Amino acid sequence: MSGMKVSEPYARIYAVVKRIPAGRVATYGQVAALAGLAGAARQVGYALNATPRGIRIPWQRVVNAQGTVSRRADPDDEIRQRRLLEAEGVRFDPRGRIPLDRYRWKPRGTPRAEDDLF
DNA sequence: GCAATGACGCTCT
DNA sequence: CAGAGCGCCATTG
Repeated sequence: MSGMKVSEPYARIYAVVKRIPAGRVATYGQVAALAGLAGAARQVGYALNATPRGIRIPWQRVVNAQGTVSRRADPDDEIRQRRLLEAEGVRFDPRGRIPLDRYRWKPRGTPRAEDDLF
């Protein structure tokens, strides 16, 4: 076993990301809130970047609030993330954006904005 | 323990 | 609608 112990906040973040179904995406802020760390969106990205080797989580399903793949030090990772998502059926528009209205993950129990219209 | 870092978000221009 | 600026907060050196 690795001697690296994951901090509680990170463990909760990983737990939330693991729940995101294939073909859906969640924003950093959304994951933070669901992990009980509202306002700590940056830490989500930081945590994913520091994901220990060995544990596999669908990190590609986390995007920014604009529905785009966040800029990364290594541009190759941006391409890799986009391809993984497209392989799951997530469509990008011509400007490289994912329509969050359509692909955002809505956890069971979360009130939908559309329902307020009825 | 303080200062810098970072796969972010919201607001104002 | 795109870009710039400031705020946030856990982890690291």
